[in-house]
Amino acid sequence: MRIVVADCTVDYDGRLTAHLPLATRLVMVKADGCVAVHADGGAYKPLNWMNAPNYLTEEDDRWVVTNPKGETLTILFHAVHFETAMEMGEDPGLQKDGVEAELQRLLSETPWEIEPGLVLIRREYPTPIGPVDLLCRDADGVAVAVEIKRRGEIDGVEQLTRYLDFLNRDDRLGPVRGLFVAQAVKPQARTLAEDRGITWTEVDYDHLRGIDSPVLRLF
Amino acid sequence: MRIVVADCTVDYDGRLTAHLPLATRLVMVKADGCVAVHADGGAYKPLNWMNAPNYLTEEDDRWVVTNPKGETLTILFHAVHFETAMEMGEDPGLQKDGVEAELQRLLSETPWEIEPGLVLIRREYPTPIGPVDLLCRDADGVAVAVEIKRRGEIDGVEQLTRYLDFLNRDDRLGPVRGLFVAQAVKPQARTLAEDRGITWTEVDYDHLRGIDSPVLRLF
DNA sequence: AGTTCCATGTCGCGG
DNA sequence: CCGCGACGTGGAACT
Repeated sequence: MRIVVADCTVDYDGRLTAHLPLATRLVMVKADGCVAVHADGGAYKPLNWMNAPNYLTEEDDRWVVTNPKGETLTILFHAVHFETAMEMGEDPGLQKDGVEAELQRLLSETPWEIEPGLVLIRREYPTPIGPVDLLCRDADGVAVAVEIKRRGEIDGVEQLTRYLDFLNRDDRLGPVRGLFVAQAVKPQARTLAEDRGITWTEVDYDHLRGIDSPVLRLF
Repeated sequence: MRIVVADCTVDYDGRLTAHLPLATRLVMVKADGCVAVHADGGAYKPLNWMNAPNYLTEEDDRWVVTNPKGETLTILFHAVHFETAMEMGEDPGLQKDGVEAELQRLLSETPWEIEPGLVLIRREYPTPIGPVDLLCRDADGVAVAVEIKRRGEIDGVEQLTRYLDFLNRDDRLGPVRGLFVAQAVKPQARTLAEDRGITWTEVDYDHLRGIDSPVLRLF
């Protein structure tokens, strides 16, 4: 990794055109070739960047970074205050837990937590426009398409609506109703769901994790 | 800004739980207090971060960053290879050009470039669920709701559909048809639009900018 | 390679 | 502060 702190101007020309007036900034070049220009504030996102793969050409006081799509990032150095480079080696990478996939796994194992009497038919039930998270049958024997989101927003309701259009076109399953599940369902999503006859429910992630805990699994 | 290069492990506990095994990384602390942990690769995004506002507590070999939402980022330093700090001052900020707002402005001034004979009634025409980009009237006097996107994808068609539902509920405008405009309309979006009787068109941004140029404005 | 969908999305604007 | 939509979204998974 290479670090340069310098007074510079920066121009990006690609999907849009952007310009940074002269100021002191940090320029970071990583081993994979990606370049990022950071100001001393404004969250972790750089002001400007160019992801790998790209080509970096260095002239006296000017770097030009070009990528295969023809986008360019031009850094004009007026004064370099500090510069260093170091080897850092490979990174073993980030271990994550608690994302949507986990929520889907938990609910597929305890569908009754979504709605009493609900029974799983299949997880990731395929349709021509993508898989439905859970396909279930309710206490009355009616097929239920379940869409699971961490946050329940309007997009998720639209997605479920498209699935239901398809599922109700062929009659192998009989009529299919929709059930929208999230840790929190936004007011707009609630309204849209209700308007379309889609049921919505909120579930508690920590509660589900408790049910799934190794202690309870002993029984 | 403060830069530390060190062998460290990192744990994030918040919206999810994440762990970084021991490796050499760069830790950046900006003037606004935000903290970012970078590996030497993997694009501009840090492996872990904590945005401002937050509190940083430093013990011997451990930093704990806490934010008001109760999320924590814990960095355990095993060996510090390099450390520095510098003043960079305020950044004048990024000047952008070429985004959706600009496209909307250009098209509102030249609606005939969308479709011959099209005349603007109002920009940002209000509906209960948000403003329609452009409300126009076509050569036959029929009202046209125009949705403008930089990239024409399925979401935009859904959005326009919702507007049309509302506009066609009250009959002050008479029947309203939809027109979906983007620099490029994806195949799926085309299909969905056509299926719903919505016209779609692609426009060339550079061409529109040419029309809008100061030279032509002299006439 | 093209497409879809998730994300600790982030960011900015308006109510 | 929340809601909502754009973003140079980026990135991964899957076809």
